[in-house]
Amino acid sequence: MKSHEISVGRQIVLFIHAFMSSHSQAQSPRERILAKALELFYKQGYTATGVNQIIKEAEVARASFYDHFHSKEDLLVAYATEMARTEIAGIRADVLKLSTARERFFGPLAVLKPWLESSGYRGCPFQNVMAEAPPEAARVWEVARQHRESLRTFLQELALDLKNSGPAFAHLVPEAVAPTYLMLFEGAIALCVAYRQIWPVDHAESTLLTLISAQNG
Amino acid sequence: MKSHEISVGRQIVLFIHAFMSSHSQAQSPRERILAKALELFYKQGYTATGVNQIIKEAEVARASFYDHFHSKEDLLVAYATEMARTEIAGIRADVLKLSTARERFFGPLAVLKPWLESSGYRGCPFQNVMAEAPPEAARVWEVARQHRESLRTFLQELALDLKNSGPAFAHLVPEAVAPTYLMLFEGAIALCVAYRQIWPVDHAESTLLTLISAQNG
DNA sequence: GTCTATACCTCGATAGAC
DNA sequence: GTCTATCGAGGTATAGAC
Repeated sequence: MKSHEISVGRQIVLFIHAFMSSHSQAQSPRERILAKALELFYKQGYTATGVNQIIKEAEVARASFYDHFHSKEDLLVAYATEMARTEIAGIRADVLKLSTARERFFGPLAVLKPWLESSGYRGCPFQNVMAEAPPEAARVWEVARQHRESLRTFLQELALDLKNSGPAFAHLVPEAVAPTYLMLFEGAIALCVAYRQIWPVDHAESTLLTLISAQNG
Repeated sequence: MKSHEISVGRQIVLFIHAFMSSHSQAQSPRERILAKALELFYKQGYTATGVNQIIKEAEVARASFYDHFHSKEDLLVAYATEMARTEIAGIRADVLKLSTARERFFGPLAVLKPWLESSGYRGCPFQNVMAEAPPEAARVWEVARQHRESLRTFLQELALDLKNSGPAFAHLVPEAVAPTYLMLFEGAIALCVAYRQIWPVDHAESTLLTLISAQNG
C-alpha cells in the first residue's frame, strides 16, 4: 500500500525535522559551533564571549571545538566570513523581490529598519568587530573590508538599475552614488545605535533622494 | 633684585612642569587612573583592558583604584564622560580658530583627518564603546547619546554661522543641515576605519557641499 | 567523535598589615 | 596612601581515557 508507505515516510521526515529543531543534532558540530558564534559574538561581543559558553550552548565537546577551530581567533575569522556571506545574500534576496527599480534602490534602507529594531539596535556586526578586533587579527579586517566592497558593489548595481529604469534618473553616475549611499548607510546605523531610534534611516533615505535628484542640476 | 626672583620662580615652575611630565606624580591618583583609562580603553577596548593593567601603568595602589572608582563600570562611565568633554572642547577650540565661516563649517571634517590618521584609524570612541558596553551599562549609553547631541548642536551652530555669513548660504536651514552633517560625519568615520583610508572624509565634505548648495533649488 | 581533568593565566574585587 | 595576599570565577588551550 503505497499511500501507507508515503505516510510513514512523511512521519519519519517530520520526526527527523523535529529532532533537528529541538536538539540541533542533524547539524554537524562545526555548524552548531558557527551558529552559536554568529549569535553570541554579535549579541555579547567577541571579547566578552568565552569559548566555554559556545562549547556548552552548542552542545559540542571541547576537543571537537579545537578540532574544527585551532583558536578563538580562527572562529572569529569564520564568524566574520559567514556573517558577511549571509548578510549580503539576505539583503540581495529581500531587495530583489521588490517590483520597481526605485523600490529596489531604497531597498537596503528599508531592509535595515526591521533588522535594527529586531536586533535591539546592536548595530553593524563589522563595525562592532572592528571596534574589538585585536591588532594582530589582520585577517578579520580583510574580511570586513571585502564585505564593505561587496555592499558598495551591490549599491552600485542598484544605482545602475535605477539609472536604466527611465529618463528621470538617466543622469545618475552609479560609481559616484555608491560610496555616498554606503556612507549614509553606515552613518544611519551608527546614529540609530547611539539614539536607539529609527529616524536616522528615514533621514538617510530623504538625503539620498535629494542627492540623486540634485545631480541633474 | 626682582628680575632674579622672577627668574628663580620661572625655573621652579619649569622644574615642576618637567617633573609632572616625566613622572606624572603631580597629577592626583584619580587623574592618573583616568588618563590611563582614556588611553587604554580607547586603544585596546574596554573588555580587553583589565583594571590590573591600569593600576600598574597608572602607578597607583589597588586600594586607591577602588577608593576612587567603586567598579570597573564606574571607571567606564567616567571614561566616556571625560572623553566627551575633551573631544567637544578640542573640536571647538580647533574650529573656532579658523577665520571664515565656510572654513569653520567644514572645520570638524578637517579636524577629523589628522585625528583618524594619528590614532591608527581606531575610530570613534563612542561607536566603539557602544559596540562593547554590556546591556546593563545604561549610564554609558546615556553619556554617548548626550555627546552626540552636543556634537549635533555644535554643527547646527556652525550651519547658522555659515547661513549668516552672506547671501550665498542664506537659504540654509541649520536644524535640517545638522543631522545630515552628523550622519555623514559618523559614516565617514566608519568607512575610514573599515578601509583604513582617509578618502571617506573628503567624500563626506564634497557630499555636504553638494547638499548645502542644492538647498536653494 | 565523546567525556573529564587539568594546566596556566588573568579577571574583578576584598582584606589586612604597614 | 602603600604593599602583599588571596578569593572565586572565568579565560584559553592541551592531554588522556573511552
